[in-house]
This record gives sequence, structure tokens and C-alpha cells, in this order.
Amino acid sequence: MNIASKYDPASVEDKWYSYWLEQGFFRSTPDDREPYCIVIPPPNVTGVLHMGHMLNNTLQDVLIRRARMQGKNALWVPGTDHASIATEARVVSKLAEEGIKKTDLSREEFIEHAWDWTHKHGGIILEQLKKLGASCDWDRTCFTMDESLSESVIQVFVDLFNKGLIYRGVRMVNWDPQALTAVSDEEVYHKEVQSHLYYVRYRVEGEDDYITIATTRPETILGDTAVCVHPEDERFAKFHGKKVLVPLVNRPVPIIVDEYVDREFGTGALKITPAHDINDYELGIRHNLDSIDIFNHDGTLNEAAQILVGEDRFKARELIVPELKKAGNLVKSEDYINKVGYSERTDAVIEPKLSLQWFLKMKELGGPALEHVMNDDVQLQPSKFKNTYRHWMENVKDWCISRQLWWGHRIPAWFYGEGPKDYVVAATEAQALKLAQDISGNAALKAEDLRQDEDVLDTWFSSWLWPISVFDGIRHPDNEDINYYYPTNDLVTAPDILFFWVARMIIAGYEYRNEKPFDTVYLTGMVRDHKRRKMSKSLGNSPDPIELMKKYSADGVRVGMLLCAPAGNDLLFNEALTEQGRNFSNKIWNAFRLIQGWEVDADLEQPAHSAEAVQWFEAQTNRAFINTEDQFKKYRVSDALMIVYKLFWDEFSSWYLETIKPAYEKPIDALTYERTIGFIDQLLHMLHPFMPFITEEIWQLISERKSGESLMVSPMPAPKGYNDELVDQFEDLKQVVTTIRSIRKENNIAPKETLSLMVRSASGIAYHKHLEPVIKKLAKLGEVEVISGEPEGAISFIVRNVEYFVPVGTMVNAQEEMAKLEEELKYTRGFLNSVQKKMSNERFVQNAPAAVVEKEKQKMADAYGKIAVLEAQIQKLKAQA
RNA sequence: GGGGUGUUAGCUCAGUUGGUUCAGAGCGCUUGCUUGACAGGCAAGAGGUCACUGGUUCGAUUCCAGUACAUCCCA
Repeated sequence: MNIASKYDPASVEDKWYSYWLEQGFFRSTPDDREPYCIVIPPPNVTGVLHMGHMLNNTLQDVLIRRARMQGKNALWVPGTDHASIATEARVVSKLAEEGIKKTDLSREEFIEHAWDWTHKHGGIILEQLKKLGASCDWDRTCFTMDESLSESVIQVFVDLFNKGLIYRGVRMVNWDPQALTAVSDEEVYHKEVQSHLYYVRYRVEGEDDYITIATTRPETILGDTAVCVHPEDERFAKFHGKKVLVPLVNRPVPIIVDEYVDREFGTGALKITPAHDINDYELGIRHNLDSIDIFNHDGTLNEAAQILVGEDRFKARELIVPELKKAGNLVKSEDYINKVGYSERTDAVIEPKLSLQWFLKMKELGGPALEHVMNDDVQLQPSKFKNTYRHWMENVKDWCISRQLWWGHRIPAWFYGEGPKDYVVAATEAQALKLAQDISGNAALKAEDLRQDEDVLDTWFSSWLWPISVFDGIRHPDNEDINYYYPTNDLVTAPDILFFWVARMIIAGYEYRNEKPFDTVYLTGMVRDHKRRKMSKSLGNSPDPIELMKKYSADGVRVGMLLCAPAGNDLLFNEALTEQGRNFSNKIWNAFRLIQGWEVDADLEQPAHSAEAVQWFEAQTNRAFINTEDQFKKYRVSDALMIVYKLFWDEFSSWYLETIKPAYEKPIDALTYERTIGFIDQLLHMLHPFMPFITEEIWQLISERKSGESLMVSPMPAPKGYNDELVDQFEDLKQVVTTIRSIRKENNIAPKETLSLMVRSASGIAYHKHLEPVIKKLAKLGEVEVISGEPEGAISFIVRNVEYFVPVGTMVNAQEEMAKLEEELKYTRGFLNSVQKKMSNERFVQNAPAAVVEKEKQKMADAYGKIAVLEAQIQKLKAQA
């Protein structure tokens, strides 16, 4: 069979993915085996695959495939969330293109459009994940707006309300005037902008005196209800207890004193607008100030502003400056850089706004979630995130869970009267009616008299239930699935949603299952470009993952992602890495080609070098296997891959195969061949979680397979003990071979030319005679002779106190050789010196652990030995010269 | 402004309870190679005052404090 020298992944990937699907290998149902479960962090239904998903889902697939091969009942639950703000924004803009305004539609009509949109675009991202090889149980695909998940959300809302944990209140919220909704603190990002600081003077009531304040938002002057100074600021002492007139509108407001004021900032006097600044709001409460809201929902000024009514807030800022100047209130303005909050969804400048919202009390709920992370019941990987987590949990604020949108879970609160408290909370309208009749005492209330709250719940209020609701564990807390799979094992996500989502899932887990939702949270890094910029569509610095997979294969991209992805570190993505992944695939492919091309001769005896190599590689593999296990235990997936990568490339291809490789067109002995097939089988098992496609392809080709067999469900070999000494001995061998190759190069000796080698070992122990056949083959040696005398005209080197001599006739450059030896002698003497110093230090000998002292003694003895050898060689060279 | 995290080869990162034959890996770089599996390759190399300054210690990349710079969160 003639096999292409370059691996072609295109046909292979689709073929095996279909096969796995057909065979139902991704499916999982509860049985007697140990479960291993991951729930996917549900991507936005609006989303398309980006590099963050690639990283995230590659890691999940590695973990799940590995668990499956280890014989666990592995389940990876896929799904999407409804992303209320993002989806609604998409639908609104799509409708706008069609000339339809949201306000022209009824709520029901709009929702219908949103569902249409969802059905059309919602599945895209999951289809893309299949290209990556994601082994999700697609039969269990969930969506946060599915009936069972929606009912779970409503049930939880009602429950928390009845527990007194949900309340309705006026609060300062982050208002997005473009999306016309409140957004959570976490959905606001702050950015520095160039703006102006305006100095404005307020006339003191009844006097011809002024107090000057500094502000970046002069338009909010119209909503001022006080001016504040520091109580100990003597500059303003004379104003205490007086009133000032708000410029342009001439409203008298008090001058209050509070230590909150920073005397160094601006003029030291602060205007107070409780309706439009969070700090002012708190001061307002403290000092019982009025609160004048001068903005409409869309950010234009309302009647309360008195002037500039109807103007947009930014336009108003422009317009008010000349007005202030004209009125004689503007003292000066200067350039100023300040931080402004922007909506993550719409990029609109956030307007702090007083608003009636629904809140969830977090302090009351958060206790167990903090405790169980701090004591590692829930493990954060890497653990450095524990500090961040604690800080957030200890300072957690109530969660504003209402959003002024239509797309999402509508808040199950029904108003039956005009009063702010004339409402009931219930899962259904019928229940609400009954409740309303009871509470109001008005048995005549009808369904038509009830008005359901217009708002929907924050999307996170459904995804915080995800690990429970995908198993229907809220509605049916004792069902088979939830009992079997919950708590899940690993969660793989990015640290930027540690609070949005992870912390809240832990909270919900303890509240509704009295149990953590997962054992471990693996926090990946953020995918950035090589300039450390976050990858984003707007910057255009994100490659299209689908194109990337076409170019470098899914396996190649997976390897590329993993290679640069140590947990918790930002990932600086670079196409060169996927190229490295692709190259690795090619390496694996060519190793297979080599082995596949061999003809086996059953009568051939196994050569000594092959027998040794088989022994060694078995040990080497087992060691790597055990090390890999260890890395996985520590969630160091990147390092685990690197171990296998080096095992395959360096140890297997460069050393093992080169040793056993028969000469051109010569057959191989049966024993070596069998063992080699065994090795590659094991290597494929180790590689499969990382590179599922190429490993399956080769595994199917390397031996006869029955239909229905697959590497992905073939058990991972169990770790075995290994001969550590043999591995070490082979390391010495490698050094000998490398040195001989290097001698060839320095002396222009062709690789084909046979050399001979002499060995002199003082103790006779360190030279591993049994590996001699391997050295002979790899270094292309004729005779190897163990000697005790002094060879002539040979280049010498030392590996672990054994001297080796390569006779090269006249080609030796004695001077260079001498210099090399001198340098090594110098270093060794220096080294010996430092050890001696240490040993002669009584305090060291007394205080250091015995094992350390023992090690130092050994070092000293070795150094003495080496110095003696070096000195002898130098003497000899000198004598020759 | 408050808090977290980090600063080790050109780049991205390891460094496991402080002990110089361990300062490492991958990539990149340099120099040779039609070495009949692989140039998406083979072979051999070069590269670091472990950010800076002090302290603890017999001994510090490793522990502590401060400084600088980066980065994230909060206000």
C-alpha cells in the first residue's frame, strides 16, 4: 500500500465523527459505572464559534474523552443560553432592517420573531463544535428557554421570593439608555476617556458670595440637590449651614458637610446629584436629600430638568456650557481624563439611574458557597483565584435580577392593584389569581384584573441553575439522572465569569441540592493575540476557527490551543502554534507510514539492539504515562500534552524507531514488530484525548478492527511500574551518541563512515555494556573496546565518570581539546570548592537534613573523581604536544 | 483611590514545602544535512545578574518587606 507522505485530515475527520455518532459513543445513561460529567458553559444562542470557545471546548473534550477511556461513564452535556440582551438586540436590529420597530409589535409578536431567529441561528455554534470533535451527548442538548428549564427558573424565583430573599426596591442601577434596560455591575466595563472638568460657581443664597465646584457632567447640575464640603476644610467653614442656588434654575439647596469629600480633588467642594451618581445617591440617603431624576429612559432630559428638556444627555452637556458662561457661573474648564462605564452589550455610556427593580439578597445565600470554596470542597484551578473569589463573596451585593426586556423568563409577579406592594408572586396565572384574591380579600378579582410584571429575568438567573436544570433536578429533585450525575466533576470556563456564573452556580447548588455543583473549576486563560489584545470581532484580530481547522486540521488546532494554554494564564494565540499541531500530526502519520511499510520475517531473530530498545522504551513509556497522570491530576493539561508530545517525537521517533529500524528494504523480526505495534497502540491511547481524529484513523489501520470497535471507547492501559535505572542508563547512552555525532560534525566525518570507540571505566560499574549494541547502531560504530591504557590520537569525553575515546587519526585539534578540558576542569574545581565550603561550615552540617548532607558528600566524591580524570587527560595532551 | 495576581532565555511558560553536576521545556534562532517514514523533516549548537533594593538564613529564583512595571477586579 502506498501512503501519502503528508497526512490529509479532511476526509478523515468527517468520517470518524460520523462513525462515533452512529455508534452512539457520545451517549450516556446512568449505570453501575462511576460517572464523569461535565456541563458545557452554554454559549450564547447568538454566538458563533470564537477562539475562546475553541480553547474551552478542546479542554472539555480532552477531559471527557480521557474519562471515557478510563472506563468511566462519561457525559458531556451541551447546550446554549438565550442571552436576553444580546439576542433581543439582534432581533431588534434585524426587524429594523425590515422596517419594523419593536414598539409596533406586541410582546407576543416580538417573542415569536425572537424564536424564529433562535431556531434559525441557535444551532450554529453547536454544529461548529462538532468540527472540533466535541464528544457531547447531543441527545441531551439543552436550551435555557426549554420548557423544563424555564419552569425551573420560575419555580426557583417563586421559592426564593417565598423565602423572603427576593424583593423589589428602588436602587441605583446601571442603565443602558440604548438597550433600555438595567444591566448588572458585571456587564459594565470602564474605560478612560478624554473629557473636561468644568469649574462652576454657585451663588450663596442671600449673599454676594460663591462656592465653586468641579464636575465632568455639567448637565447634571439641573438635578443637584446639595453641595458638599469636607467638615474640616477651613476654606468652606464659613458656608456651613447655608444654602446655595443651583445655577440656571436657581433652586436653593443646602451646603452639607461629609468626610466623603476629597479635599484635594477639584476645588474641594462637590455638587450632589443623588439621582445620577452612585456616591451622591449614598450621600443623599445619609443626609436626607431630595432626589431629582432629570433623565428619561432613553437618556434625554425630562421636565424635571426645567431647561434643555428633550435634549440628549451629551447634547445637553454641550449646550449647557455656554449657558453657564452667559450666566456668569462658569469659572473655567480644563482637560481631564476620567473613567466612564460602558455597556458590554451595546457600548452605550451607562447612566446611573434610580429604578424600581427586583433584587436577590446575596449575603443570606452566599455562606456555603464561600466556605466550600475556601476549604477546597470545590476546587478552583489554579488556586490563585481563591483570593479573588473570597474578596467578591465577602463584599457581595444584592443581585439585580430584572431586565427591561421581552426575550427571556418573564418575572412571575402579578399586580392586582395600584399600590407598589399590590402584587403576588406565583408560578402560574391561576395560582397568582387565587393568591391575589386571598391577600387582597377581594374574591371578585378576575384574571383580567391581574397585570404581570413586564420585565424578564437576567440570563444568569437561568444559567446559575444549569448543572441542576439540565437534569431537571429543580422540578424533579429525585430523578435518576440528577442522582447519578450530580454533582458534576469538572467545569471548564474563563475567569471573567467567575462571579457572574461560577459563584452563582455554587450558591444555587447548595441552596437547591445542598451540594456543590462540581468538584473542580478549571479556569482557562483569556485568548488574546500576540500583542496581548483581547480577541474581538471589532479589532479583526481573531482568526475564524472553522477556517483554521480547514487549514491545520481539527487535531492540529486542538494541539495548538493546548500548547499555549497553561491554566489561568492568558493565552497568546499565534497561528504558528496550530502549525506546530499540524506538524505533529504529520510526524505521527509518518511514524505510522514507516511501521506500516515494514515486511515481517518470522524467521528472523531479534537483534540485540532491538531487544534493548524494546526494554528501554517500555520503561520510558510507563514513566511518561505516570507523569501524564500526575499532570492531569493537577489539571496541567498543557504539560500532560507536552509529555506525550516529547514521548512520541523524541523518544519514540528519534530514538526508539531509529534503533529498531531495519536497513532499507530489509525485513524486521516478528518480536520487535509486535512490540512496536503494542507501543504505537499505547501511544495512540495516550494521544487520543488530545487528537481524536488522527489517532482513530491510525488505530483503525494499524491492526484489523471489527465493526463497532473504536479507539475512543478502547480502555486506556493501566499504569505500570517501570525500571527507572534502565531509563537513566539510556539517558547516558544518548549523551554518548550525541557527543559522537558532534565529534563527527566538528571533524567533518561523514555520518556513513564507521568509527570505533574505546571505553575506560575506573570503577567498571558505570559503563552499561548491555546497551553497547544500541550505541553501535545509533552512532554508527564498528568496534567498541573496553580499555585500561592510554589510546593515542583520540578525542575523549566523559559521561558520568566513564571516559570514551574516539580515534580520529590526525584530525585532533589538540589546542581546542585542551581549552575545552581546561574549562571543564575550572568549572568542576569551582563546583568542588563551593561544596567543600558548605561541608566545612559546621552550621550547615548540623542544621541541614541528613539527606542533603549525604548528597553533598556524594557530589564532592564525584567532583574529585572527575577532576582526577580531567587532569590526567590534560597531562597526556601536554605530553603529546 | 482600595484590593488581587504576576515580573525566570528573543517569545510563551515550568520550576513541587529554601541546598550549584537542574536554572529547564516548547517555539524561534544559528550551523550542517536529498541521512530512502517525515524539509510540515534529520542532526548538532548558541541564548538567562531568575525585574530592582533591602531583610531572614550557614545558604534565596524559591521566604519576608519595600520600589518599579504589567495586568485584572472594585470604587
